[in-house]
This record gives sequence, C-alpha cells and structure tokens, in this order.
Amino acid sequence: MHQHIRVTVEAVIFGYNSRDGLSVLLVKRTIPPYIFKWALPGGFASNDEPLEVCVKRELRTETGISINYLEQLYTFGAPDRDPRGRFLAVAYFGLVRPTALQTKPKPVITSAFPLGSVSDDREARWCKIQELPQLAFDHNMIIEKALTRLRNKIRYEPIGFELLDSKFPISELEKLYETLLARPIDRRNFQKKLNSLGILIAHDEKQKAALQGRPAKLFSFNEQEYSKLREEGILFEI
Amino acid sequence: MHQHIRVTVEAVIFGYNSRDGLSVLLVKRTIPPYIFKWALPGGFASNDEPLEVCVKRELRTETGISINYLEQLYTFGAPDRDPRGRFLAVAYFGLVRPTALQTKPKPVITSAFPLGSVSDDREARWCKIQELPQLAFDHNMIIEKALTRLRNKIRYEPIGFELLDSKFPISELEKLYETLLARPIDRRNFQKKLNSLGILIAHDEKQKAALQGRPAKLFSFNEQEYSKLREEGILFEI
DNA sequence: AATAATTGCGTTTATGCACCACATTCGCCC
DNA sequence: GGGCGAATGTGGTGCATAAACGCAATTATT
Repeated sequence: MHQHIRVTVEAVIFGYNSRDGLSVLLVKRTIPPYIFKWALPGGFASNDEPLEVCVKRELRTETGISINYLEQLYTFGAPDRDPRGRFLAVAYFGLVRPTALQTKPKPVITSAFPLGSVSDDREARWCKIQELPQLAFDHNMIIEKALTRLRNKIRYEPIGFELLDSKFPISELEKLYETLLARPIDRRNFQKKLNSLGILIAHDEKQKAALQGRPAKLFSFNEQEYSKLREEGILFEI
Repeated sequence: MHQHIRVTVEAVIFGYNSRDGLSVLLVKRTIPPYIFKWALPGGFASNDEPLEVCVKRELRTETGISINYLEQLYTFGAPDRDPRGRFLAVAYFGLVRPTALQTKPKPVITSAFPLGSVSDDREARWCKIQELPQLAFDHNMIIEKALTRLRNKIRYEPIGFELLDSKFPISELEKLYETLLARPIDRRNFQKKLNSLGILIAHDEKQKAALQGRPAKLFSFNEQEYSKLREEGILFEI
C-alpha cells in the first residue's frame, strides 16, 4: 500500500518585554478546518526546500516578523491530529527581540494596518502566554512543548539574550529569567555571576528613559568570549 | 503544485557495558540505494500509526530487540538526503539494558529462517561507537546528534539507569557516566550524591563474580522517589 | 599471611548562594 | 537647591553544598 502522509511546518515564536512578559505569535486561519480560529504561523512544506527555509518563508509572508533565533522543536504526528487526513507537523521554536514585538505583525499580502490599530479582522497578533485562547489543531500542545523547552534551555544556554535588545541593562535580563523560571533571583548574585563569567560587554551608554531611579549601564552579550569558554568546557548555568 | 514528501522513521539504539563502552544497533541494507551498507534500523512510516509505534514495530521486526527507553530525537529533512527523492526521517533515540547487548540481534522478517537461527549473513549487529563505519544516507550525522543528546541528557535526567541492568553496583553507574561524559568522576562524591538524593534502593544481594576486590552492594533506581522529588522541584544533576 | 584491588564511609577545604548594608545616580517635588 | 523615592552598583558575611582527599573493610590471589 502506498504511503500518503502530508507535511506542514509550524513555528512557535516567542517575544518578551518587561511589561507584558512572554508572548507568542499567532495567525488567524482563513480556510477550513478551524476557519477563523487562531493558530501557529506555518504551512505546507515545499517539495524542494530545507524545512528551516520553509518556516522562515512562511513567517515572512504570514507575519513579516524577522526572527533572531530558530531551532527545530519536535515533530507531531498523531494520526488524528488533522481532520483532513494524516499530517506531520514539524514544529520550530524561535525568538525575537522586543522591537519586533512593538510593531504589529502583519501579513505582507495586505497593505499595512496603521500602527497600534486594533481591528477585528486582523490576521496576526502577539498573544500573552497567560491569555492563550483555544487554538486550531494540537497547537496548544505544541506551544506547551515549546515553553518547556524554552524554560529548560535558558538555564544552560545563553538564548535569553535573543529575547532582549542587543544592548540591555542587567536588570532586564534578570527580570526575564524571573519571568521564565517563575522564581525570584537575587539581583546581586545574578550580576556577580555574569560578571565573573565575563560574557557581558559593558558599554558607556546608559539606559535612556528609565521611568524612575538611577539609569542602568547597558551591556551586550559577548558571543566570542562565550564560544571561547565553551571550548574550554566551562558552561553557562543560571 | 502537489506536495510529494515521503516519511521514514529511524532509530538510534544505544547499548552499554563496561567492557565495550557504548554501542549502537545497526542493520545491513538489503535493497538499493546503499545496498549492503550498514544503516540505522527503521523504515517507511505507515499511514495510520503514531510514529513511535512505527519505530517500535520496525525495531521488533528488524532486530528483535526489546527497548527500554525511547524518545523522539530530531527530524532530518535536507532535500538531498535520499537519492530516491524527498524523504523526511523522523529519528528516535532509544536505550537498552546490557542483557539485550549480549544476545545477537536477529531479523525475524522472513519465514525462511527459523526464529532462533544465527546465520553468518545476519543483518543486524551492535557496533561500538568508536568503530562506526560509513553508514547509508545521513545516518552518521543522526548518530552524532543522538550522542550529543545522550551526553547532555544524562546530566540532568536519570536515563543512565536505563542502560544498566535493573540491579547494578554504583561503580557501574559511575563508569557509565565517566564513559559518556569523558571525564573522571570522584567515586566517593558520586556515591554520596546519589545517596543524599535517595533515588537508589539498596538490596541485600551483592555483586556476584567480581573479577577481584570486595564485592559491591547492588542497587536499583527508585522511580517513585524520583517522581516525588521531581514534583517538589528538586532535580537530578550530575 | 602478605598483597592487590575494590568498596564503603568520614574529614577537610573550597565554592556558591541567600541575605544584609550602603553608597550612587537619576526624577520629582517642595 | 535640597530632600525624598526609586532603582542601580558594589562590598561583605554566614551557611549549605560540592570538591578534594584519607583510610579502613572486604574479597581474591599468591
């Protein structure tokens, strides 16, 4: 008997800012099944492209978002996960900087919505992780898996930086970790740890427009130093 | 244009003993492409089964090995990874106990061979990871990925136990970790750590047939206690 | 009975983490 | 301008845990 399995790629894209916490990028479906339901951006895999290229293309056309980090998450293949028949979903997991969060994600097909407008027929949006609606297919489960991966991975790989602007105050990084790990972190020990690792580059600039209090120094992630440490077997751990 | 992507499942099955170190289960291909080359056990995904069920079935029919732990590893989808056309390989990652390593893996496929027969033209075997030949397709790369996963995972999840007999001396576990992490571990601290976690059950039995030296007490993994600790947020770390 | 090998348990030293104290630098208000 | 609130930068201390090391106990071998 001949094999008949179709393949889609899906993307769980996380964004973060200190006001809203963690958000996920969603698109509204325009065709059945699950028409008008929110879903993960994604679509059919093409016959000749690498899977990762497919995801990036779908993301670009469906949301116009430029991603900062992308890795494969998991392949979902339950026989009944799609009413149309047997579908594999190769899910990816991505991160964007806060600047991408501020701009409204918009399909490139339609002309741009004015920034900040909230129209009911919009087709892509950021949704806070705590406020996720019921999504199409098994997409809630996919996000759950991506969240678990994110929470585990930031503890031993420096991917948290990918969720912040390239220059950031340490307190921002700390708040990010507190949000994701759901536990308080000692400000001073956190700073001391990062300083002793030497994977931060201090800048002369200072944070502008702090709401109140002393403006913080800005830092950026020292990728060179990190890969050097990695080779020496010293690992990042929070 | 219509999508035409076929799907296979592949399994990287690891076995361990203190004499040979880590080994991988291989099967010899009997059809082109790569005919007579060694490859990972696997095959076409069926239309209506969950992927994991497919892998287990293929493993049973191709090698007769009973596996002890199985999880999804990664989906390989480079457009040129199979000369026959576009193929996705959903790779799984599994572990067996040493008893499975001692018995020669044998295909149960054809009715031509009686079940227990061990013919010289056998098509499945264990291969030490240091002695891997060039395999069919991208299977060397798949094993590389599985190895990385194994080495990382044993550090924070108790899957090392799945590579040992259900009752084992602590020194066996320690040697396993030394082999996989490729660094020496202090015997006494290792033992203390496991004892303080309380995830080992001590047995009255002692190791039989030690080559020399004092026979060691036998222990087994306390799954109940481990899942209890897990719920309390205390995690396993070596 | 001496020796080698390996296990089991204890002691000391170093490191990391929770917690405290205080100076510094900004905005804001009087 | 000076005091105040709020947040950042930097130093330090005590405790718990991990790393490093010592040594006796148990077995096979000779």
